[in-house]
Amino acid sequence: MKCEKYDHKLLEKKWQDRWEEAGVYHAENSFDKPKFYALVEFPYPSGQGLHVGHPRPYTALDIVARKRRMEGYNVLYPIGWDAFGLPTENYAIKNHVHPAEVTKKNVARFKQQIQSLGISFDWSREINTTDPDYYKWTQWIFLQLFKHGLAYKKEMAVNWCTSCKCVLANEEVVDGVCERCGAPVVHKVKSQWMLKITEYADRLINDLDLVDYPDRVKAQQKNWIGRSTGAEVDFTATTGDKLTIFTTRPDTLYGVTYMVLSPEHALLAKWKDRIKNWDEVEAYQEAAARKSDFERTEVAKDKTGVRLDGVAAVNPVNGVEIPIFISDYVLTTYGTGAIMAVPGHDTRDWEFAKKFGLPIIEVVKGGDVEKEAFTDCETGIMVNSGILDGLSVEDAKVRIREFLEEKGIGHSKVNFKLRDWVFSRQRYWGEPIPIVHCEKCGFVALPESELPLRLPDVKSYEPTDNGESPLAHMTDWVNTTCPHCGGPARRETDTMPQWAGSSWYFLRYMDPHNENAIASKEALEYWSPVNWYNGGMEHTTLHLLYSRFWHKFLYDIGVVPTPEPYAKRTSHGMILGENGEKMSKSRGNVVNPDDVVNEFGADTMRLYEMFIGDFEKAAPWNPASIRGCRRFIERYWNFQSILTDGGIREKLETPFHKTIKKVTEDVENLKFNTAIAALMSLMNDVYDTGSVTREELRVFSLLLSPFAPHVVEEVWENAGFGGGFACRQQWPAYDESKCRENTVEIAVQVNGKVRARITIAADLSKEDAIAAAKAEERVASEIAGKTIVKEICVPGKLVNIVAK
RNA sequence: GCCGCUGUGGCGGAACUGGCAGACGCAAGGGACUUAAAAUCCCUCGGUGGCGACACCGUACCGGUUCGAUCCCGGUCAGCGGCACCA
Repeated sequence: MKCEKYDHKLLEKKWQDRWEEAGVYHAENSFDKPKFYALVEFPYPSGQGLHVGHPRPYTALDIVARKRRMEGYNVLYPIGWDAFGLPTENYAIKNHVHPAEVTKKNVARFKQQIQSLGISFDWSREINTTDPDYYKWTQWIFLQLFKHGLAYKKEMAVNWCTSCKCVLANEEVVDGVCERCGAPVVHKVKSQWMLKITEYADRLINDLDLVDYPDRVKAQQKNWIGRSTGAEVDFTATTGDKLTIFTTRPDTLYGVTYMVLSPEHALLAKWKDRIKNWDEVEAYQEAAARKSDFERTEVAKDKTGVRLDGVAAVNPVNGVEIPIFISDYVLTTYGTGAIMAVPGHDTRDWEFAKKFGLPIIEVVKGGDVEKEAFTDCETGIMVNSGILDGLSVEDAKVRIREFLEEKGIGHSKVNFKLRDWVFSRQRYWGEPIPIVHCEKCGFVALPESELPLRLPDVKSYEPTDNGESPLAHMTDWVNTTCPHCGGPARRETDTMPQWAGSSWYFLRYMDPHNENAIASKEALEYWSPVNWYNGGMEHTTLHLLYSRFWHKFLYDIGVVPTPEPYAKRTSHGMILGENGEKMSKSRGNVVNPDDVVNEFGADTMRLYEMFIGDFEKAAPWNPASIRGCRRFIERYWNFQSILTDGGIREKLETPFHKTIKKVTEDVENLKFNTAIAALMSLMNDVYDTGSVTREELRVFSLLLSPFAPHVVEEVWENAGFGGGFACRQQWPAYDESKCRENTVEIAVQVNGKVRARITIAADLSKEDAIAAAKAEERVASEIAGKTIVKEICVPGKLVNIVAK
């Protein structure tokens, strides 16, 4: 066997071309084989090009996908471009190019970079969210939401990014600033399209039981949705008005000593004439309105408020009259915007009561309510609580609910922190919202036959200061006729947020060229759900939640066959810079994957990113370690120079079977680093013998193939193993009985300390193992003259003799 | 404050279900080959003591359970991520 030097550039290009020519990674369109759908989050094609972070998840699921093909599955492993979005638009504005041009250029670069890594994506199914043939269906889904009353337009206070000049969803505001650009976010009252994700809040929590997601992801989604179970209770104001509050602690109703309304509460205006200190109230309202979200949360949690002079409330359970305050610690957007205050058993109420000198009544025994609020629900016993006295908190909750319902003054209620999804953006580079506004008919859906509603060509993409979309200037486009009455109407000029196209893209891959539906029924039935979806933790409460919502809606209207889109979700850790910090231009620690591929090759790059550490944890980039992976590949290449005929040699049988088992299992558990370590160990074992047989090389090649596919193909071809591409061969099987050695070295402990190591037959009985251990000279001397208290034997591991 | 996670050599990281801590790789040191360098190959590589086979210590810290704890339990400290006046 001739053995030329390993030339990664030549060889990788050669095999990438051959794979693509043969279409080996195209999913089959027949629906008879078992299927496997592997998915990674499709990238936003930014101007910066690929980042070394991108290949980590791509390679990981590539390994899984390649292994599945070798196991006989029809595999769908697709890729596309999430290409609408602000950076592209901003670049277009600055450089006076059309965003579509920018996108085209960026996509070409990304595609070339990804292809140079040899990821087995099915390029015949590539999609692009900015393609009208694609966003036709994004618009179509929006229309279905609209027709089912889940999309509505509403005048409301929204998050407004002062730099992007655009509204943001709650999910896009982080610490009071814009998630994307870091500029301050202020409140602006605007008319916005909203999606009723809150209607699905309960199911979005409950159905987490149906899917295999990491606990941290489930916890984070539950946290974000924020379900809390309690009751609504009607208090009465001295004006005669009903004043409804929400509480999770109806058991503490007897401990209420005052009430608090949010400064924006609707009843305040009604009571204007009755409130003697109206000036003070109004001043507080204005001050609260001026505060940004940031100030309202970040600025001292010191409680402020104003007591209403002239209006009070009556506690419905005991008829006691109590004062009413307004304070901005009560949020208008949650519950009813009003609370009953129980300072004895709520920390915030306690602080407020202390500050304003309000009475504190203990109704749950167990703490010292003069020192701090006692909020424990597990141990307390009810006191000073009329009908509830003597009950546990848990029982009191049940009893009080019965009581409230009997009297007709309250009922059980579940509240959520989740808000409806603000769905419009005042920017150009997004999907147009297919709605017109008619003076006579109101908001009217465009007929489906008119989809896609294309983005018109505009001269300027600049966002406007008055908060209108750049599309608003396009009078020819904006002015249209009402599809319903034929009268004059205006098109919606806001566009959809970036999350729209990505909320359903995984469905389009199943049948990407279908002109009559988002995908055919057969394709949806066959490929749903996605078997394994990997993505970043940062999308847990954004993309992941949004797409689950859309999918549930599509399920409800009979479009998709499963209630959940993704059967299994995993999440990769970030690749950090050499200094352990996040890679960024400003820190100057960015590594370009092209440089690594050029110098070491795609196979080395892939192997290194998988070997770098625990896949689910962040890991710092280390250029020195890349060499080790390159060495491993070269040593594999050099097998060709020590190749001999023959099957797997007897002494290597166990190592081989063990490694097959290890790699097979580790890939399923995302333990790529230990799978590679096992292959390295096996290679060391083979090298120790000074040669490698054809069968050994064949099996080793198959195991390595998903990790380093290019070099394996070349070796496979050189060795003449036949059967076509190595990546389409059958995955090797292991024999459980051959995974164990005949003899094992076990540790012998005396009183828990290792005193000797002995080699015994693997199937030796416990009694014989202990006898063999005691026969060992070192052990015998150690226990001589002592009484043996206990003898423990863990087969294959150790013997421990306890002696006094 | 609440929820979730992490803490192991010089470094990245291994360790089944409670059973020999440090697999695999990197770096480092020594040696072989070489005119030399690179590459490659061999050896050493947690700490302390000892010429030495060996002994003692060691998985953030303190304590517990156990024949035996990186792993289980209680407490403390440090760091990371998410939520945050959500009644």
